[in-house]
Amino acid sequence: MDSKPKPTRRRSKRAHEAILAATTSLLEAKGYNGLSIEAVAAQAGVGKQTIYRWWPSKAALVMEAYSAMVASEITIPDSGRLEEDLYRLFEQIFSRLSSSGFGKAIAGLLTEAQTDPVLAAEFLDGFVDWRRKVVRQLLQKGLERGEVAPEANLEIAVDSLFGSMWYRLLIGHAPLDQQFAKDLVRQLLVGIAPPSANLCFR
Amino acid sequence: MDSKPKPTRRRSKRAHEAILAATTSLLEAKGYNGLSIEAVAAQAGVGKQTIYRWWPSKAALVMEAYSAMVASEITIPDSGRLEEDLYRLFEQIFSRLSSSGFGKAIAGLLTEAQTDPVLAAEFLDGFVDWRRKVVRQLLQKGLERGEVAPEANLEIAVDSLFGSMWYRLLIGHAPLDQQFAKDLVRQLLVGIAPPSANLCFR
Amino acid sequence: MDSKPKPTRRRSKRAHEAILAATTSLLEAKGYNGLSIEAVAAQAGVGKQTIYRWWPSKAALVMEAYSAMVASEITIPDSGRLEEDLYRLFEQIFSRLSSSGFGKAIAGLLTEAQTDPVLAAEFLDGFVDWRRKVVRQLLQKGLERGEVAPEANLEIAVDSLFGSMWYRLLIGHAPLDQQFAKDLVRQLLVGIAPPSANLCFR
Amino acid sequence: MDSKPKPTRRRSKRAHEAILAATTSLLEAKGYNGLSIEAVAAQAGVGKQTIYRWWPSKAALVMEAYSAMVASEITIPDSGRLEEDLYRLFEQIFSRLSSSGFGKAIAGLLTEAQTDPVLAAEFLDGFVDWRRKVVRQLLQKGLERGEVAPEANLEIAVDSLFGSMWYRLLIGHAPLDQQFAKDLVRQLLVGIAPPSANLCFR
DNA sequence: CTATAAGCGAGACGGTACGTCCCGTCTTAGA
DNA sequence: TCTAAGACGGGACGTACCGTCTCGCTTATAG
Repeated sequence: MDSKPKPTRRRSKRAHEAILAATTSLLEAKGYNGLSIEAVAAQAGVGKQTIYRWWPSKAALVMEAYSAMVASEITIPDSGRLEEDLYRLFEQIFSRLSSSGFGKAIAGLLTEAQTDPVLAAEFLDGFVDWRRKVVRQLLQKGLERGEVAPEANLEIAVDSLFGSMWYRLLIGHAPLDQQFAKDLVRQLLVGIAPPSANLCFR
Repeated sequence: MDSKPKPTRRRSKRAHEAILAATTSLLEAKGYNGLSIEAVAAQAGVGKQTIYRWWPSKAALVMEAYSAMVASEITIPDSGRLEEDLYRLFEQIFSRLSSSGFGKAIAGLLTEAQTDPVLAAEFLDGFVDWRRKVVRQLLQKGLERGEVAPEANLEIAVDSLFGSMWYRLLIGHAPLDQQFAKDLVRQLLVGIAPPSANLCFR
Repeated sequence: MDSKPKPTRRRSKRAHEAILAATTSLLEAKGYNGLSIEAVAAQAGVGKQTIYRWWPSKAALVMEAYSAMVASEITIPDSGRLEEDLYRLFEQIFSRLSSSGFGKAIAGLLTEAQTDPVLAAEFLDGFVDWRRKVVRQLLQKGLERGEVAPEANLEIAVDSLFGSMWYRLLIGHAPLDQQFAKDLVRQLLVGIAPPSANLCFR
Repeated sequence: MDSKPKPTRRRSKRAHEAILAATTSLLEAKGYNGLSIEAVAAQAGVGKQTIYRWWPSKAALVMEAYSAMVASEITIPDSGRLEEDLYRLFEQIFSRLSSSGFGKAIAGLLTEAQTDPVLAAEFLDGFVDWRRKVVRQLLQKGLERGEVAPEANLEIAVDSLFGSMWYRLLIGHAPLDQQFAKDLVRQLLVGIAPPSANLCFR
């Protein structure tokens, strides 16, 4: 019992791709707020209606344009050592994020997510949750192996890693490079207090 | 050498305050993108030109409307113990940030800062740098007291603290409460690895 | 050789008519300077862009709103007698001009035509030339019939007739009625000097 | 017994003249509608209030700026021959009118007079009535001398002369030169019908 | 092997807000 | 007290886009 009434003509692949391409290109040129559906349609050589038919909002359009890039081709490392795994993972993530335009897209989506709960949910889903889950699992494995202290707060550990990442991405005061990935992970593990002090606290 | 042309009629305090008040009120109601100069002028009972005369952009207006709130009345703690100091500091900062509207304002400014370098600089100046400096100094004092390991990367420590904060503020997946302040600081100091592991690494 | 780009959605008759109607109505109420595109759009229930799309200026809008009224339904008389013909013609013209709003429209257009050569040309074309030509032809026929002296300056005759008309229309010191039409034409033909004097001059 | 209570400071002659000068200069550059009080004040190096203090409206300002030019130095001819007198008079008037800027000023005033009865009255008073009276008196003298037929309509004669003048001034289709003055007056006197026809009519 | 209905490009439509210009009123400091 | 300066609340300008709505044309199945 297929509910499709009569699928005579289907979505045009050409238009679909042209729209996404125009979106990324314009977003990089004008920024999120400077991006207009009108301009996307013009640049893609497409009627506005064709965009409105398939995407409910500018945010949805931008999300789709960048989600491919985000999800693509991250291999989850499994070396058996937590520090190594985390480092390898963030090394990959950082290199993808540094590609131009991404920060503008993310920040724009974040803005609208502040007032649009639906978008917020989709944003969480597409850009946040999946990666948090991956990291949480790596930490869990580390815990099982005894590389993580039982009293450690894993949620906060996840926040520290991704928080630092977003912070540098959005503020731009320092680069998201390999060195940062290495030091960030290391410091998360060992803390900044000297060993002696550590012993005292515990 | 003073280039002031002549001090004739001066800026109206009444208008100035009404504009900032309308800005915060509307921003909380409609969000950053939904905030229009036109509406601010109308709600403040002011001509649009009066806004454009004193603020170059919506972003500048929002920055001023919130900067007061941000800078105001944070006492820099000095208990002699690093963990205590950091906790007290972030406890204060978190409580201010949780006030409604702030997240929307920040996210909006962040969006525009992605394409406007002038705004980016002002944003850094008004919302980021001062607080980073305060934390860096606390850490420095801790280092001198022997509460911080000499090989610790203080910049990354600062990033971890503020990064986690912004992350929760913008994504909203978990609250910015006292408990978080306490746990975040504690974990920064001791890391998540168990003591034995720590010793091994060093 | 046709340069039409493509006949997609066409101009809306409803909007077109509503705009012209609002224009005349507002012009009569507020005068030419008091007429704003904004108000026309509002009264016509139309977006401003719809006006700007089809008319380049307020003047063009007013011209179109009144040109219909001007050109419409003037029958060119041909009684075989010059005085009769001129009288019949101006009787018709006067009755149309007396309709309210017309003077305001004309004077406003005249103002802008003083600085806008394009408008000046269109104004000449739409409001002046056609009628001058009609009168010139009547005079020409009169000349052929011997009702006009060969040495008469026909251009000045045309100026006298229309000049007097505009003068009364704009200054408003005396009415544009049938009696004026009759006396104006008569005096143009015979002059104001007594017959004896006339003979002397010639 | 001077009734002035305390003549501490009086109207500044410097400002007054600078304002009128700026008015003419700007009116010629931008036209009547393009003339703004703001620009006049700026160009005259004068506060806006100084203009509003002494003139109730833009129209009043323009009237004063041009009235001097209009009234000035017209000698009323009295040669004893009507045709000569009228020709001499209009020759003078035409030469003054041809000066640049005057047409713009007049047309602008005419526009506003269509909706502002007070201005209309002042306009009549300043630009129309005085000259009509002069012409009417010349015609009256001609009548007494027998140069004008008793049945002639003098009002219409005045309308024809001034009407033709305004018409050419505003429409600009033909020049206001000496030849026109001569031919216009001549044709007013003798009409355009041939002598034989004239005799028939009377 | 069509027919036919969806998708398509184009772009006009009723709107909202932009950032600017100027209005006429007001406040201020100085001459 | 008048002046130059210019800030004030306000109205309109002409432009950019919004999201919706017709237009004809194109095209890929379902009959």
